[in-house]
Amino acid sequence: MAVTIRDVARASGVHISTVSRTFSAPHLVNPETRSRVLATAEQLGYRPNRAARALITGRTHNIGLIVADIANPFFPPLIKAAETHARRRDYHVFVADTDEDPIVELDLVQALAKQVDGILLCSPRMSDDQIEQVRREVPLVVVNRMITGLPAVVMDVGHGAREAVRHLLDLGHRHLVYLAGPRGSWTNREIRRAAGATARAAGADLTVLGPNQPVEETGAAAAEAVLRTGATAVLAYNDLMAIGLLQALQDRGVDVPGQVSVVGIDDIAYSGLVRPRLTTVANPTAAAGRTAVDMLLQQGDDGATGQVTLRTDLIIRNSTGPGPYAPAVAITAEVAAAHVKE
Amino acid sequence: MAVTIRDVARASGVHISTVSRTFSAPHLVNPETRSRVLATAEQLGYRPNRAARALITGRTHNIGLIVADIANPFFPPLIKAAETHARRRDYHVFVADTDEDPIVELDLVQALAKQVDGILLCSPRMSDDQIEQVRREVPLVVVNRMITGLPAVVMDVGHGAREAVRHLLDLGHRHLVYLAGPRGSWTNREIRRAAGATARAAGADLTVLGPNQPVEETGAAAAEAVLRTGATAVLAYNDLMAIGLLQALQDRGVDVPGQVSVVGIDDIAYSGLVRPRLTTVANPTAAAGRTAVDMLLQQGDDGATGQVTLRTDLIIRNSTGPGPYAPAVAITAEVAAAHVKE
DNA sequence: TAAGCTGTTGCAAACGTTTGCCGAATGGAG
DNA sequence: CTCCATTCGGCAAACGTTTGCAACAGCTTA
Repeated sequence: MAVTIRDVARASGVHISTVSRTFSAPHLVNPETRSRVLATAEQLGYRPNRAARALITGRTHNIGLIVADIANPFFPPLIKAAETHARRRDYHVFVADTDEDPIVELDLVQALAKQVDGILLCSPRMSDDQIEQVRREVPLVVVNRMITGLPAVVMDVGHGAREAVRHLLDLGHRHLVYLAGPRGSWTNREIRRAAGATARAAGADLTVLGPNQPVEETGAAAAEAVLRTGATAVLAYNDLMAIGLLQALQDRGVDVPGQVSVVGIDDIAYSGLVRPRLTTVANPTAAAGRTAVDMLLQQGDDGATGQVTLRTDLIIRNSTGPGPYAPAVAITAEVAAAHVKE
Repeated sequence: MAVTIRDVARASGVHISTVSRTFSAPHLVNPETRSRVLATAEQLGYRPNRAARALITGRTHNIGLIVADIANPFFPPLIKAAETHARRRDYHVFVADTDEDPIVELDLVQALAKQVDGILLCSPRMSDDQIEQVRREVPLVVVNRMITGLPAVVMDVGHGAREAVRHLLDLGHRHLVYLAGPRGSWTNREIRRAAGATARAAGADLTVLGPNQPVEETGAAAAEAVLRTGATAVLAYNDLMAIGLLQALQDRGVDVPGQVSVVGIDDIAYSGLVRPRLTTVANPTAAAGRTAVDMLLQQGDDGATGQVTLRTDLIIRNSTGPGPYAPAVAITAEVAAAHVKE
């Protein structure tokens, strides 16, 4: 049915190898012949069969993109950026969703391995060992997790968490809660460590609640527990949980940020739409997607295994306010600054 | 490098065709032989090369999923459902984003055509003619657009729009605005027609504002124009625009739903998170994704070109309230019902 | 004028599978 | 004991490409 290289060869009176070269090594064919071949190819509607090409060259011009949950608003901007960037480099992208399940994740990587030139593993939940192992089957770039010896692009969540905690301390909060993310998440460990260290250094308390699935519902469900700790400020693993918490607190008549301050992480599209607008740590997800694609495609050339860390920024909106130990002067300035940003 | 069927054959002392049959036609090989082959395959870590298989069978076991904008929260649930469903049927999914550009869309379909067994075209912006044309190159299922003779799955937005308008009329609104979506959108035409007819039948006014890009910003930007019309209720093309409008109105000190009622369409994850919670028409996007995959995969068997319409439901939350012509009794009941749903 | 280069093309093997065909072995029926 | 049917496995062609090698023509160089 489909028109092949052979049809083009016959129609333009040359050997199939000449047609092949017209597309994959144009400088090796006489300009005159080339244009003739191109013309008939165009006319016949010929398109090279990538599968056949892959079979012999070993390069599929496909990449795999594996994420924990496509519907988690953190990922779509990353997927979009990666796909667009890959396509610009003539690569197509398989997208797959593991539903936060490490077993599915492993299956998926292995199923995809033969069909792609490399895989972008986003926020993987597998063990380091498993990742090391699949790495031998297919080139990998890990996103949002740092494993020694493996190419990775991560957001500097440690920095973000420190900034967030410092912001809360500056506002006069002395008892904080970290509403933790899922077990097995590198990001979660980083945040926890950074937040804990920063709070401790300032002589403040930090209570960790979790682990939790990183969705709105668990944030809402944690409201009760948060209140019981007596803390006046909460840092959540991500915006989804922060938003869930925010609303559950309001439903209980707790004023945010009057009685409790809430900070999220990610700056998903909707964190600016809830009321109060959410103070959060912005993650450059689109840049991460592009960078990861670049790293993956370069990996073929040399064996370089760089690890790139992307800057994060605290965005102060309206879900954070003065705490019980607020130094009157400093606070008003701080709050004013926050309102300006809005 | 990679372990092939030949390695397995050698290691288990059979011909490659026997190995092949062990995987693709198990009933043709002696159980004893089969288990021996499976054992060595397992041990060697053999995985069939899908590209090679595709070359000879003509079936790639891949499908393409083309959407206008991955980052538009309407799509991720659809993508997720389609991917999961496809994988359960042993298919992998290419996802691509056209950025609402019909030219990119056409390119993409043609580039993907050879690599997939079929394509899901979601909310396409191409002309009917172009779609008809590519249809001859690759099996297609169109989502969110109805084209005669083409397999399609659409949401019954007409029904949703009618329900929404009736809800507003029941509440006592007599002057409505339809905040329109993008040019070239089939959905947009359907809503507009249904809403217009329903309003007219009840002797109410419906002013159309648009077309607009289907994003939050245009919703916000339309606030001024909406107020100028003097309308007391707005139906928006989608939740994104409705939310943008909602917030812009509140920023201007307009009470929602006290002064103006707002209804969205789609029921994206965040429409329940804004305050007031958004009354909206729920679209079964996940079901649409699954159905579309099923239709695509069945298409190979027969040439059936069904067109499936999925039910939509009005979800009454808190962004709609009594209008100027509200019959006192009916309203209180209605509003009470709305609050219960919350 | 012979030798050697350069540019262009054809030839054929190879990539990893599937599958129609054929032959060998087995076993039951007559 | 022969015949036939059935089951199993091997052989080889085919899928649509790429690519090393060789052939040839037309030059240049000595």
